[in-house]
Parts: sequence; C-alpha cells; structure tokens
Amino acid sequence: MVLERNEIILNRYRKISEMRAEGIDPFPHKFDPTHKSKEILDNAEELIKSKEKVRVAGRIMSIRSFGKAAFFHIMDGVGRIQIHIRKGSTPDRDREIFQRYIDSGDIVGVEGEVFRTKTGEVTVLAERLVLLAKAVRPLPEKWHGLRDREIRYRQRYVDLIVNEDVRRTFIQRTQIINSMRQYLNEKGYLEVETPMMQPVYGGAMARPFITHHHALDMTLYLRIAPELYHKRLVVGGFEKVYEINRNFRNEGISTVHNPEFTMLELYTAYWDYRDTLLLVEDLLKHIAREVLGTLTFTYDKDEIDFSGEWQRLTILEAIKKHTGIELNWDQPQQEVLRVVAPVVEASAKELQELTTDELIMLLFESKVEEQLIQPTFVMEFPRSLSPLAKASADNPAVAERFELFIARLEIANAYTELNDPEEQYEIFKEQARKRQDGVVDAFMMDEDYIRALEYGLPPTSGLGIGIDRLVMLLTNRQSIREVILFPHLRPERPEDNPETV
RNA sequence: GGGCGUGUAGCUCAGUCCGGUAGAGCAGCGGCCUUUUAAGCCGUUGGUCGCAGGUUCGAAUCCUGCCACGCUCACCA
Repeated sequence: MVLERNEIILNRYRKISEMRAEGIDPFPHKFDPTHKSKEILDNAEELIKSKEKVRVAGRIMSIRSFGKAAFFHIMDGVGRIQIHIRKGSTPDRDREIFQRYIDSGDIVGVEGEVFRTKTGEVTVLAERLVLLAKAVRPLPEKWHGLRDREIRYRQRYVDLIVNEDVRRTFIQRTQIINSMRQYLNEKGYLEVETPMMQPVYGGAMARPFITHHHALDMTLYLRIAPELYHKRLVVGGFEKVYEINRNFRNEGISTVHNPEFTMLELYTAYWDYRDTLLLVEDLLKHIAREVLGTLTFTYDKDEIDFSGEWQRLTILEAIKKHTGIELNWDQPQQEVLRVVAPVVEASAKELQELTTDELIMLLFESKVEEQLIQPTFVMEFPRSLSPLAKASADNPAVAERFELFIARLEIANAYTELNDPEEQYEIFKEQARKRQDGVVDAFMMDEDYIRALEYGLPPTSGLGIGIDRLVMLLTNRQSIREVILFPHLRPERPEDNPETV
C-alpha cells in the first residue's frame, strides 16, 4: 500500500479539516515573497539597519518551540533562513494557528523585520505567519536524514528536501549541461532534435525498446542512438550539429547503466577524429573549470587531473603498457588466443569462437580499462567492430576511432564517419545477415540512410559523450542512479505492474 | 540471469548467532518554558518484524519459496 495512513498522517488530515471549519485555508493560492533566503542573508546588514519588512516563503525544516516563542528554519529554492515568532511581535492569532496546526514540513510564508539573534544568526522576526501548504506526511529524521537508497530513488522529492548534497548534485548536473551547450553554441554548433521513435533503429549495437503506433498500425523503436539522423543532417548541409537527449537501450541495469540515459551526440563536417579529440579535451576542461572551478578533483579513491595534454594511446599500445602483452591486428586468431586465454576469465569454448579483433577487445576491456584512471584517449579500434566508422588512412584493419576513459569510466566515443555509400551498404547487408542468424543487437538495414550517403556526406567526424557518466565523474557519484532524478526501478508493489500478475 | 548482503515504528537503527509477551533515539501526542539551532525537562501513543508457507507448546529469531533494494559477476554506454 503506497498511501498508507498512520497516526501522524491521520492527525494532520484532521488538522486540515479543523482549519477549514475555522475558515482558514490550508492551501491558499499565492504568496508574494520579496526575498529569497539567500538574498536576506547576503544583504543582512542593510536590511537590519533599514528595518525593511521582508517576505519569505519555504518549507519548515525544524522547530524549536517554547511557550510564547519559537524558532524554526524554512528552506526555499536557494537555502535556509531562521524565522522567529514571539508574543508581542507576532499576532496572537498567527501564533495560535502555528501552535495548533502548523508542523515541521509545512510550507509557510512570513513577513517581518530582519534581526540578529544572541548567537548572531540572521533571522526574520515574523509579524505575519501564514500557512501556504499543509504537509500531511512527516519529514525523515532530522539528523540521520533519509538514508534508505530505495526510498531516496523512489521518493526523490523527499530526498531533495532533506539531503542537501543530492540537491547540489542535480544542480551541478544542469550546470554541466548548460556549460556544454554554451560552449558548443559559441563554437557555432546547431542544436537539433531528431526522432526518439524510429521505424528503423541504428547507430549503436543494442537491443531496443519496441512500441506500437496504433493509428498507423506500425512497430516503432525507441532510439538507441540518434547517429544516423545526425549524419542525414550533415548531408543536408548542417555542418555542425549536436543534440543532448535521451537514448533507450533494452539491456542490463547497473551502477553505470540506466535503460534511458542522456547522450551528447555531435557531428562536424570536414573534420576527422583527431579534430574531435581536440574538441573533447577542450570541452571537458572548459566544463570542469566552469562548474568545479578546478582541473583536479577526486573521484572515489582517485585524484583526477585534467590539466596538461591528455594521454593518447592506441589500443595495442594501451594493452602493452598495462599488461605487457604485445599484439597485432593481423595476427592469426589461434596465436592471439594462446596469449589472451590465460589472462581473461572466459571458457576455452567461448574464446575459440572469437575473432582476432574480438579477442584483442576482450583483453582490453577486461584488463586495461580498469587501469585507465587519468584521462586517456584510446585510439584505433578494429574496423570490424566499428561498422559506421571509416577505416584508417594508414591501416585498413583499424577504424579512425577513439574512446575516452577517465576514472575507469568510458566517457566518450568518437570516429571519422564512414561516408562511402557502397561500403556502408555492404556492412549493413552483412549486419542484416547476422540479424537473421539471431544476433539481436546487429544493425537493421537502413536503406534511406544509404540513400542519404549517396547524395554525399562530406568528410565528417562524430562524437558521443555519456552525460550521466560525465556527471558521475564530476560530482563524484559512484552510481548512475545518483545522477538521474528518477532512475528506473521495479514497480513498488508487484500488483502495480499488470504484466507480473 | 548467477553470487553475496539488506528488509523490525513516519525516519535512523538495536534485537536474529543461542526460539519464550517487540526495543532505543528522533518525529508525533499531552504538559512546563519569550534567544533556540540535534533546544531542554516531565509524561505518553505508535509495529501485519518485506510477503507466503513450514518446523515448534511457542518464531522477528530456525527451514523453504517468493518480492524489493544494494554490492558484485555476466551483457552493455
């Protein structure tokens, strides 16, 4: 039962009906504050001197009540301020209503002069106190607060009321995105919106969510990536585009995966992946400076340093550096297998089925990623595993692609886009065959995308940055659920989800 | 999906090993109190012990199944 009624709640509902019987509106329509809490604190000296009457509103967080006086703090959108009521200054009627009907958690408005208490705290002496909204549910305990992760995620509204750092994290999330937008807008990028519901999905290897359009009687997929639409836009002549929006992937949930997550997707005509690399480094340094005010910060147990030029390594170099193993893309599978098998945890049978490229990537993912603490650009991914990327001008086995790792997190993925329609068509056909063989995350054939490429996609480089992970990194949060306001959870009660009954 | 852990009052937690009438603090309620800030003092209400079965004279405690959450492994970004 979500709407359980305990004694406290019933009692407060009773207060509401008693107030109504007395002609007091427990939910009045508006209040006109003259100041935010912070403005009063920032301008305290002048306000005290001028005896100006201020009005503030907010939620009562804790009450210290005496017989004929009381102190309490209210919290508004920007902070907290102490309110004082006392006989002689506050009308008897307002004090009586406070005494009888107002509880911690209620939202109130006050009007009065600013003064400083004996202990020096800037406080508003209420000459008027009105209830603006009655809270019937009690706030969590005042100094342990709300700890239970499940309740914090399910009832984020409570989490935000009582946990200041949670509030700060989500403000920082917005600042990070704002800073990113501002940077990109200033560089001449055009922010675009592309379909979330797609008849053909693509741009990544992932299982989609499937939905249905009734009027058109057609299957639609929630997008797993906007990539193919962005490149259509570059074909159309938008040379610098980006989008910061949600992707949906029907896959596992973990501390770094939520079924819906936010990506920056960005394309620049006439660039290759090296140009994008420089942009990424500059962009992230800019955000860190602007939002954190520093290029060095802590993530979990590590000190992350954004200053200086970030390390660039090819995958093969990274493997050699962090495992001592020397490999080449053109080595026979059996040879690579012999070297990789002893160091990765996988059955011989599983490994036998992997290609050279897949074995090398497996080694990288299981042994190297976990060692990439400081910002590291890992360059040159196998072409066979990068079906939308262009082959390297120097080595046809690898694609012009990099991923950026910071604090073991994969933050960015970028490449020089494959713009040869014929080559892309062949890759799609190969992927389509894999789908027929039951590979669920292989690409769907997208003939319209090929048609777009046939009109000519200029040399272009594209980028994806996982915003949630970037926010985790910059706010030092170890779970993606700490940076998504309403993360996906199972239904609170099994009967809430008809599928499971 | 596998492994480990957690679930007791509105909140934060004891109690479970070793079965014997369910506890504390905060919040609430009733008092006293006109400068408190974890206000104080006196008194007091509040519980399907996650759910369902089982063992037992007796289960929060032992057993089985299920549910949710956390961590972790696998998959993925």
